[in-house]
Amino acid sequence: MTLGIKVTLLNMIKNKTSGRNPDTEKRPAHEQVYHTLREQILFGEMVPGQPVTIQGLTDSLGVGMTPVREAIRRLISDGALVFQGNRRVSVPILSRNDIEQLIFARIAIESELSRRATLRMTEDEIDALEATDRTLDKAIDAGDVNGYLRQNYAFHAGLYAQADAPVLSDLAERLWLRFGPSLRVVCGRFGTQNLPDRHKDIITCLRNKEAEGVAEAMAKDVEQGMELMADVLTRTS
Amino acid sequence: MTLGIKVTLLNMIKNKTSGRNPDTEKRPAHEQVYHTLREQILFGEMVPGQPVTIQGLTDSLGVGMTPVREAIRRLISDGALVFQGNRRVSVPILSRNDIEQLIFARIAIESELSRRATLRMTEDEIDALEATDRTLDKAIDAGDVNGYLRQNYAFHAGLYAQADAPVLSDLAERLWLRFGPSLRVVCGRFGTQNLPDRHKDIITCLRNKEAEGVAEAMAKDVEQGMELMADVLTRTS
DNA sequence: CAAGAAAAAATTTGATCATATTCTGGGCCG
DNA sequence: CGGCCCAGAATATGATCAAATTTTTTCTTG
Repeated sequence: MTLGIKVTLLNMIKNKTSGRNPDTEKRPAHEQVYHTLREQILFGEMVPGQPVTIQGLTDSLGVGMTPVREAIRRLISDGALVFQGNRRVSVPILSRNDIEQLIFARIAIESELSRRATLRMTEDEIDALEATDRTLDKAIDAGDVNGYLRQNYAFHAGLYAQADAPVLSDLAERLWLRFGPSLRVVCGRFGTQNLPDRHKDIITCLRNKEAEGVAEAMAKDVEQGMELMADVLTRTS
Repeated sequence: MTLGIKVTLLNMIKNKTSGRNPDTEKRPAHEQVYHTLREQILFGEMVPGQPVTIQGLTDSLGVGMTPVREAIRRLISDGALVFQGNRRVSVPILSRNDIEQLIFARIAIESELSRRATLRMTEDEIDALEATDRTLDKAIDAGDVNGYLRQNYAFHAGLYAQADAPVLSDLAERLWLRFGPSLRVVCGRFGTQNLPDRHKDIITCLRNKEAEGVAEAMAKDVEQGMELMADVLTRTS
C-alpha cells in the first residue's frame, strides 16, 4: 500500500506528463508530501503513538529529505504530529484534558462557522451537502470506516468552506488533525453504527436560514461525537 | 540592526561557548531561526506586507537553507506568514473580515483560558502577574512601544500558562502571531496611551477566585484592543 | 527619430538532492 | 550494573537545477 503511494508520488513529480490532474501536477514535492501525510493522519491511516521518522518517509515516498522535513515541521505546527523531545516525532495520543479542550474549541469555532455559512449558502450548495450526507449514511450502513471518516469530514469541511471565514476554518482544520487518528481507533473498535449524527437537523435549519438552529445542531453533533470518543479512549487506556 | 541579530545567532550556533543561556544553547538551528523570526513577528519588527525571502534570511542569519526553510513552513502553518502564490512569502495584511474572526476566536479561547487559570493560580503567581502589569504600565507611560508589546504579551501568556490547557494555549499563541505586526503599526501610529487595559480588573477577580469575572474582564480587554485595531487599520487603508 | 511594446537575456530566488557532521539509543564488555 | 562503542537517525550545508522576475535589447510604428 505504501508502495502504491510511492509510485504515484514519483510519477507526479518525476514524470510530469503522467500527472493528469492539473491541480496536483505542478505542486512542489514538499506540498505533495504534506498533503499525503495530512490525509493519512486525518483519515486514520496512522495509529496514535506511532513513530514517524524522516528517513522512513524519504524511503517510502521516494523524495529527498528536505521536502519531508518541511512537511513534518508543518504537521507538527498543525498539532497533527508531536515532537517528543529527542529528535523523535510521533502521532499524538490524546489525554482526557486534551479532548476536553478540543470539545470546547470545536464547539465555539464550528458553531460560529455554521452560523456564518447559513447566511451565505444557496439551495444548490445545500443540495450538495445533503448529497454528501447521503453518501455518508451509505458508508455507515456498509460499516465502511474509511468512507465514514472521509464523508464526515467532507460534510463539515464543505459547510465551513461556505462561511467566508479563512481564519476560523483554519483553526477548525487544525483541530480535526489532532483527533483524526484517535477517532479512527474509536470507530475501528466500535463500528460506525452508534455514532451520533445531527446532520439532518443541520440541513433542515440551513434550508430555513435559521442560523442559531444550525449552530446549536452543530454544537450537539460535535459534542456527542467527541464525548463518545473521550469515553471510549479513557475507558480502555 | 539585522546585522546585530545575525551576529548574535552566529555566536549562539557556531561558537557554542559564548551561548550562555542554557535554554537556547543546545537548540537546533531550525528552532533558533523559528524563535528569532517568531519574536520579530510577534513584537512587530516586521511590517505587514513585507516580503520574506529564504535566501535573504540565510544570508542575514548566517545559516543554511534547510533550517530557514523549515522555520518558514512552520510560521506559515502558524498563520504568522502567508504564502503568496508564486513561491513568495510575506507578512500578512489583515482584512476587516480577518480581524472580526480574530476577535471572535480570541474572546472564546482566551476567556476560557482565563477561567481555567483562575482556579489554579496561587497568590505568588498572581503577584508575579501583577508585577508584569506594573512593568507594562511603566512602558506605557514611557511611550515605549516595544516594551508595551512585550509586556502585554507576557501578561497574557503568563496567565494562560497557568491554565493547564496546552491545546487552547496553542490556539491563542497562533492568533497572537497573526495580529502582531498589525498591532505594532497601530501602536506606532497612535501611541500606547489610549490603549484600553482591563488588567486591573483581571487581577482583582483572580484574587477573589471569580472565574466568570476574570473571563468577562479578559473578553472586554481583548475586544476593546482589537476593535481599536480594526478601526485604525480600516480607516487608514 | 523617438516612444512604446514585445522578446530575450541575465539575475535573483526557490526547490531538491547528495553528502558530511552531530547526536541518540541500544548493545557489549569489563 | 555502569561505562564505552557503534549503528542508525537527524541536522546542516553547499551544489545543482528550475522557475520567476527584472533588465536589456530590439523591432515596430507614428
